[in-house]
Amino acid sequence: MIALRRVLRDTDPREVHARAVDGTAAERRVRPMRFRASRQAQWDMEERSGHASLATPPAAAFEGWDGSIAGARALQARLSARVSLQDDAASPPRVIAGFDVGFEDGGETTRAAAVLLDADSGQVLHARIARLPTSMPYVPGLLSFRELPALLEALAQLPLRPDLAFVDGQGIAHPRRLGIAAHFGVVAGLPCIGVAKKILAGTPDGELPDVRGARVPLRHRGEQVGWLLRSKPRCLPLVVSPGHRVSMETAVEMTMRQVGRYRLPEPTRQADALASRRPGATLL
DNA sequence: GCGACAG
DNA sequence: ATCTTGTCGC
Repeated sequence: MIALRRVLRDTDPREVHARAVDGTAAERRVRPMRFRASRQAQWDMEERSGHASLATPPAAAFEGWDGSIAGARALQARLSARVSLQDDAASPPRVIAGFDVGFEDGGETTRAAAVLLDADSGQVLHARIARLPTSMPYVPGLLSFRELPALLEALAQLPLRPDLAFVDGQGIAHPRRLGIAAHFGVVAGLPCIGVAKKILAGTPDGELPDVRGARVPLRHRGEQVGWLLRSKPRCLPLVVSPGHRVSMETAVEMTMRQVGRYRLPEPTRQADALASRRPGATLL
């Protein structure tokens, strides 16, 4: 944490971001960022108290991380070895969960939503929201370092653990096979599936028919890392990939099974509504 | 070196 | 992700 904090403090955040993303070409087309103020406020707070306090993520999630961008990537490579693609979930799962993250105060606060539903009826059983000060900028490929702490906090607030969790983002369909859903699954020890709206890494293996339920493998460096799933006709396909303790096949099956009349499966749709404060949310 | 890049 | 109005299609 210290190293990254120094890097961010001693350099213009926009430069750090550009360098982290691709190192060269992007250095010239720096993108606007709005978390400079929030970072500054946090540093001030941390320096007064002498430690990172709330910004410190659960130890197990980032154990061994030196706080650097390179260190984050190295940790992902290490943790990805712990991902299991063996179907482990209670079959059929009775209680499933949806997780998503949103931001407040122009990005200063990270808000995570966790929703528990009955796998069969789709009935919302419980819903919780957790808030933590934002501690990381968004860096493609390192999303979990920004959103995982809040997600784990929301999970901790649930009255019971789900048999299967759906997380907004990639599972193993990631450059180092550790998208936020896989990171979350490994750290929490939960069967988990990643449901993203866009591809991060990989290429669709063929054309995707515009028919509900149609799917095509997503492959990266010669291996299948997930699927492109047409959850609804005339809608952009979802990017589904196993996160942890779920097989490639089960990942799509379970996801499609939870899709109702909307594009997103019910668990993530509910979590999305809560996290982004959109109507249609059920708070219990 | 260039372009792509979850939320 | 977030900032925002209208608009096309089922």
